[in-house]
Formats: sequence, C-alpha cells, structure tokens
Amino acid sequence: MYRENRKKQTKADIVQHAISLFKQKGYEKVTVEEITNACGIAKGTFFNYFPKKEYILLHLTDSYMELLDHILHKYDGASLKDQILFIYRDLITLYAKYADLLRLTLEETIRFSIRSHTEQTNIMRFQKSLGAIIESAKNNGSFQSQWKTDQISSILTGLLINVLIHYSSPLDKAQMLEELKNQLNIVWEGIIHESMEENRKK
Amino acid sequence: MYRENRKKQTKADIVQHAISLFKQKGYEKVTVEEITNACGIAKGTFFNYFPKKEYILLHLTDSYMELLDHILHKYDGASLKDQILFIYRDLITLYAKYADLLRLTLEETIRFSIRSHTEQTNIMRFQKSLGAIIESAKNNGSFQSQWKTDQISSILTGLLINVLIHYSSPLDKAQMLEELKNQLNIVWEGIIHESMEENRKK
DNA sequence: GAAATAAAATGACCATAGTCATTTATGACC
DNA sequence: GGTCATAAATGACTATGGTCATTTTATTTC
Repeated sequence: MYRENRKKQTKADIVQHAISLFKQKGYEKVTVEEITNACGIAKGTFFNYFPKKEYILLHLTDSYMELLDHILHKYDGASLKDQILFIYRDLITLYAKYADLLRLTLEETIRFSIRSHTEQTNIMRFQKSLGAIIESAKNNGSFQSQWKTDQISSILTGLLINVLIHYSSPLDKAQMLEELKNQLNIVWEGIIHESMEENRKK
Repeated sequence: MYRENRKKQTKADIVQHAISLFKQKGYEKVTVEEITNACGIAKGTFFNYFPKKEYILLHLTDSYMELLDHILHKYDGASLKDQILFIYRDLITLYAKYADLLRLTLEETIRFSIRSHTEQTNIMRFQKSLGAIIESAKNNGSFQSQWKTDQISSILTGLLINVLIHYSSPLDKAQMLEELKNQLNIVWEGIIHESMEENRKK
C-alpha cells in the first residue's frame, strides 16, 4: 500500500498521454521523451513503469482483456444459446473498438503483430471461459449434449475466429454479428440441438 | 532479371548469418552491424534489404509460409480424411521446428507476438486451402456432406488451433498428433461421415 | 521533529537502429 | 572498348531507446 496511489497516478498519466499522442501521430513517430514531456516527468521515469516503449502497447492489450473477462461472465443467468449470442455481440463491439484504436495508432506491420497477439490470447481465454459456461449449463441440466465440452467450445470459438478473420479489414459490426448468428444457428440445429433430441429420446 | 542473382545472394547471406547469430545470442543482443560484419558488407546495405531490423523476423515467417503452401498441396491424391491427417502431421512438425527456432532466438514477449502473427496468418491460409481441398473432394464425388464447406473447414481448423494452443509450451509432437487424430475421428464419425451416410441413403 | 529507510524521479550518458547523399559495380548499347 | 544508365553498396551522421548512479520525496520510528 506504499505510495500505491502515486504510482498508479503516474502510470495512468503516462498511458493517457501516450494514447493521445499515438492517436495524433502514430506510435512510431511519438518519442518517449514527448510522452514524458507531456506528463511533465523525466524521461527515465517512463522506464520505471514500462521496461520498453513497446510494452505500453501490451498494456493496452491488457486493459482490453479485463473488459473481455467482464463480458464473459455478464450473462450468467441466460440460456446457453442466448449467452453465447450476447457474448458474441459484445465481443465484436469490443474488438471493433480495439481494432480502431490500433488502426489509428500503429503502422500496418506492427499493428498486425499486436492484434494477432491480442486475438490469440483472447481466443484462449474465450475458449476456456466458454468451456466453463457450457459445463455449468450441463451441470444445472439446462443444456445437454453428447458432445464433449471441449469440442463444443472449440467449434463455437472457431465460428468467432472465422468471422473475425473474414471481416477484419472493413469492420462492419452488424454484418459480422449477422453472419455469426447464422453460423451459430446452423451449428446449433445441426449438431448440438440434434444431440439434445437424441439424448432426450434415450 | 537484372542482377537478380546478386541481390538474392546478398539477401540470403544476410538471412543466413542473422539466423546463425540469433541462435548464438538471441535476436535482441545481435546488432545490425554484427550481422553485416559477418557478411562482409556495410551496415547500410542491410537496410536496402530489410526496412527495419524486425523485418528479418517476418522474413523467417514468410519462409515458413512457403513450406506451408507446399504441405497443403502435397497429398492431393489421397482421400479427404487422409489428406487432412497428413497435413495435420506435417503442420505440427513444421510448427514445432519454427517454434523451436523462435524459442532459441527471441525473448518471451516479442516471441509471442511474432508467433501469434505467424499462427494467425497460417490459420487464414490453412482454412482457405482446406476449403479448396474439401471443395475439390466434393466436386469429384469422393466426399459428400450436407455441411457447407466453410463450416467443415472452420471446424477442422478449430481442432488444429485447439491442439496448438493447449500444447504450445512443451511441444510434444506425438502427443499433439494423437490428440488431433482423436478429435478428428470424433468429428468425422459424429458429423461428417454421418452426413455422408444420410446422403447415400437418398 | 530529527534521523533513518525506502520508494520514486531524475537526467546525463551510451549504444545502435535507421537515413541518405555519395560512390562503386554491372550491364546495355553503339 | 568507351559512354551512359541504373542497380547496389557504402559509411558518416542523427535521433532516440534504454541504462544507471545519483538525488529528491515520502514514510516510518523513536
């Protein structure tokens, strides 16, 4: 608890001014000194908070992640299919926002690199959380399937990736969500729901 | 065709010496000057071939890609399921090799970034090529399914991602392939083959 | 409230990524 | 084989990322 607030404040300052400058001139063109000048601190201080300039980008990713976690547990009460749809929707929105920030900020190559990193990490989290959600729906009896939880979450994650990949350049959120809904319906009717029917017959 | 060979030679030289040095000391610790000294060329020359130091890593990714393309069309004669299994196997081997190189070469954070980039790009290619393979199997009648090609390739790609993600740290190739085979069998029997049976009955 | 301790900020300093005007090598054409 | 045009190589130079020994600021203890 030692001087925690001061530290937090300084870090937040750096992040805030950095993002603002990145939006104006792009990541590459902004020097560390510009950032620290904007904050009214010495250059060296920056490196007490971020080991390398690049790490401030990873920090952005981390903030994004925290939002992701929130989304994944936001719809705990709803039916499984609804939960999934709501999560898809929120994720697309979040993703679009993040991608827009990166587009403003970064030059093509590094942007792709960072975004891949984010997506990759998100995919892991998403799939894991989806697994937990499915498992709990199975446990409380609201959802049944002969499919292993891992397989279902893998397929559902696949749908999301598929859509994110295909629509990555011009981010039309509505279109993406529509496509996801279609895909989900097909999968749901074709496999998951069908499996439920089978299970009921037994 | 103008002096192409000379250019190719210089570039190949740079790449070769760079990789060798990266393996010895790691990407970060190797300076551009070291690389050019090893090649017996001037520092400036490096930047005639790679706009930034970092781009030499992306070049590695590109080489890797070329191998991927080759793999994806290597088993054109075989049955669809065999093709997929063979491709899975080769991809895991290729992936392990690449991941090992990166592990030797790069420090954790940037490595993850670059690897994500590679995986992401590969996934797109893989899924697209898989689509083409499935489509052609459908066309020549050796494979039938009520499922849309996109859906199948999405699911099959999902399996691969799933395995790559879960086994990414300790790369046990045999284990990864075994898992993939199991998953493929379940999916194949459960969905794809079943659909074929239905189609045959009609 | 002075001394002791530890956290945080500082900025002079260095190493090197990347630039660019100039030079050198290569081949084409007569 | 001399002239011209273009590709490729050069290396002095600059800007900036990153280090680190030192100083300043905050907190605790008596």
